[in-house]
Amino acid sequence: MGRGKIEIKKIENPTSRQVTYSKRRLGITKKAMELTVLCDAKVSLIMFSSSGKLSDYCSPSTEIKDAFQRYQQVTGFDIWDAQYQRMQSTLMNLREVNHKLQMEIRQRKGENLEGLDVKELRGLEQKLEESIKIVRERKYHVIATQTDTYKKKLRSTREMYPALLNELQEVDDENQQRSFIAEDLSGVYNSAISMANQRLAHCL
Amino acid sequence: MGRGKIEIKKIENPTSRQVTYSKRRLGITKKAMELTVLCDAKVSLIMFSSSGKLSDYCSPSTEIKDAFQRYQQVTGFDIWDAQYQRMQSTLMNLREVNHKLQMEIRQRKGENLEGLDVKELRGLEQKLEESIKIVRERKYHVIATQTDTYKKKLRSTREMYPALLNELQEVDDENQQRSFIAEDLSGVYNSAISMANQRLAHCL
DNA sequence: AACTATTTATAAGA
DNA sequence: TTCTTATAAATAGTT
Repeated sequence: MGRGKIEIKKIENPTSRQVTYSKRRLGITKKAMELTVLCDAKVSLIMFSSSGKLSDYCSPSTEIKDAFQRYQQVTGFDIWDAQYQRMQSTLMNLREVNHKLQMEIRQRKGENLEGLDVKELRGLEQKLEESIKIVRERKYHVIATQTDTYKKKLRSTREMYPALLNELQEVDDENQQRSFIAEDLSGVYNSAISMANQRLAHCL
Repeated sequence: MGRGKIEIKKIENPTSRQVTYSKRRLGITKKAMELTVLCDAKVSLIMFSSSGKLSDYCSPSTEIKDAFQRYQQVTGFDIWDAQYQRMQSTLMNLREVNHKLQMEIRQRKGENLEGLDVKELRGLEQKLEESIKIVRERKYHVIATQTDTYKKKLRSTREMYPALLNELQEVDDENQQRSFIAEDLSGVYNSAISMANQRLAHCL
């Protein structure tokens, strides 16, 4: 944005670099202030020019500022500088976020429901219903996967012990002779599998 | 710079404020990067939205610590003293707690279920069921209380308009004459109440 | 520092 | 969130 377009790469001429730094430093600081005011945000901006000169901007939070000044008068410890303030605001924001998270969890646990009206309660109920649905679906999925894995393992194990299977088949053939002729063969097969499972369980 | 000029003061509408924050956050970050590259500067930019969300930018190779050291050289403020370290550990603790809370919420929302086995999923499901039970009970309680309040209000209103009630009673008496003799009197009474409610609704 | 021609950012609307 | 576009704002090059 200027008389000509510039490439974003280091300005080699030290003088122009310094001039550009001055201009843009003001520009970005203005942006930071606008962001603070417009969006009620907390902004901390620290810049060092290539010659090592420091500039900074911090959103004011007057309430704390006063407390800090009082603290400084008593202790002589200068806490009102960009860095400390930045940490303070980080801390406060974290505490606030923490508090909000706590509240949300408590509501989701049903611990802090006094302030809510019927509509809000219904909303919360629905959110919980959605969550529980997701959890259930996941549970069923995990169960299905486990069952599948188990089946596969059994199948391969079965293939590794043909002799044992044969033996079992014979045992089952005897059983079959005792049962009704009309009985479906698949029943026999399943029953053989079942017994094989039980026997193999001891081997594994 | 936009379709219209805006005054630099807090945007009251939370949605527009959020939108503006998003856009300007990107804008200022871009500016910070350009300043870094063009002028070979070190820039540290930290922003908190009004909802407490953190975003930051740091010139490459400018670790925060490095920025702190430069800062110290300029200001003479020893940021690695006990005071600072105490704050640091508080910060880290808060971040950790925050993270755990986030995780718990995400699980309760059903968002982060990959690592859980069937037993844990069942546990989570049960916790959610308990919560939903509490929320439902609270909802029914609020509904009951509201209904009760409403009834009381109606009763007192009814007492304040005996004339109107009488009139309604007469109308209903006519209705009664058209209905079967065997009809329960309470039905007539309820119907009178119902009509009274409707009429009184206009008066309130 | 000032001045402007231009580029860039972004407000509003979709 | 992302895109579009008219317009405001920032700033590169110049004085």
